[in-house]
Amino acid sequence: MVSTEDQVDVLNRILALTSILSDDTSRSLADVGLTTSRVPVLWRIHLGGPSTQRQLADAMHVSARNVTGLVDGLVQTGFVTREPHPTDRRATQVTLTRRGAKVARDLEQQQHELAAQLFADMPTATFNGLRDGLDQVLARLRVLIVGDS
Amino acid sequence: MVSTEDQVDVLNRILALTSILSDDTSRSLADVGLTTSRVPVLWRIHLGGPSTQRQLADAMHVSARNVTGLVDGLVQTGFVTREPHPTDRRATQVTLTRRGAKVARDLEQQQHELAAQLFADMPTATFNGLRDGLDQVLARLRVLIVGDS
DNA sequence: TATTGTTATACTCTATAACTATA
DNA sequence: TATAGTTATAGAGTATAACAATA
Repeated sequence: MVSTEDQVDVLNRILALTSILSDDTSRSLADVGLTTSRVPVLWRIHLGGPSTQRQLADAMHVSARNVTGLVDGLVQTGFVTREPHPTDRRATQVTLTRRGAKVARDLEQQQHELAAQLFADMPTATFNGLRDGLDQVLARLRVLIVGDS
Repeated sequence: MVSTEDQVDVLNRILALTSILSDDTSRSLADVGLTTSRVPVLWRIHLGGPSTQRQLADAMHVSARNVTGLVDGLVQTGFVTREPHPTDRRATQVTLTRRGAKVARDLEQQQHELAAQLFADMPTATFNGLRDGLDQVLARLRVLIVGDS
């Protein structure tokens, strides 16, 4: 049986990992003029093409007001533009600029590089053990969260 | 050999875990009137006893101004008090109220419960695999980060 | 009437710089 | 002269509510 201490210890490692990763990504993003809050906007459009602000708000589970602010920031820093929606004159379509598209591709590339650095030369058994453990924890977390809401 | 796709896949699971855990803890904290930024202040004092704001700022790697704001919030919501420092009249000592101390103990308890829920009935082999994988990843991340700064 | 996005307002978190009181 | 903490100022991120334009 796994002791309570060991369980708390592993949870603390997960939290430490969380904290280090988020600090690290914040710094990298600042280097290219982005923030952690704005990246999901860029990412959605990168993956799914031009999007209305309403669609972004729904996808990100934030208020319409918040999206207005995030898009304002991305427009000012040159990552996206607001274009008229082709059929609905109430809506705007948020579109990547050339620079925005390039930075999105770069972010994708950097994620691959980080993965390579974290797992390079890791024994396959260790890697698979990590993956299986993460799967189990994620499955349990999803049950807990869904049980809440 | 582990494929690049699998590596990116596992990194994405770590990021998903990060995101779910932080959303979940934010909600729990809001229930007791706390925020993620204020918790580290409470936690430090819970673990190390009364502290000056300067010590808090250094430990948390944030500005003195920021600590003033965090302590203001914790005072207003009844978790801590500012007391005169016994020997240095420039400094204030931040101390837990009875309620603050109780909530800190509750948070500790809740963390144990979360650990139990995440790992309950997990086969020892899976648990150990997860722990070993996390250890390796943390070690590599620390090398990468130290290499940066 | 309902929906899209903005303006108005407010609160939290964060920072730098100037300043006060003390060491 | 140096240090502890505050005030002044600023910007990002978040929210709700009221409103304008359009569906």
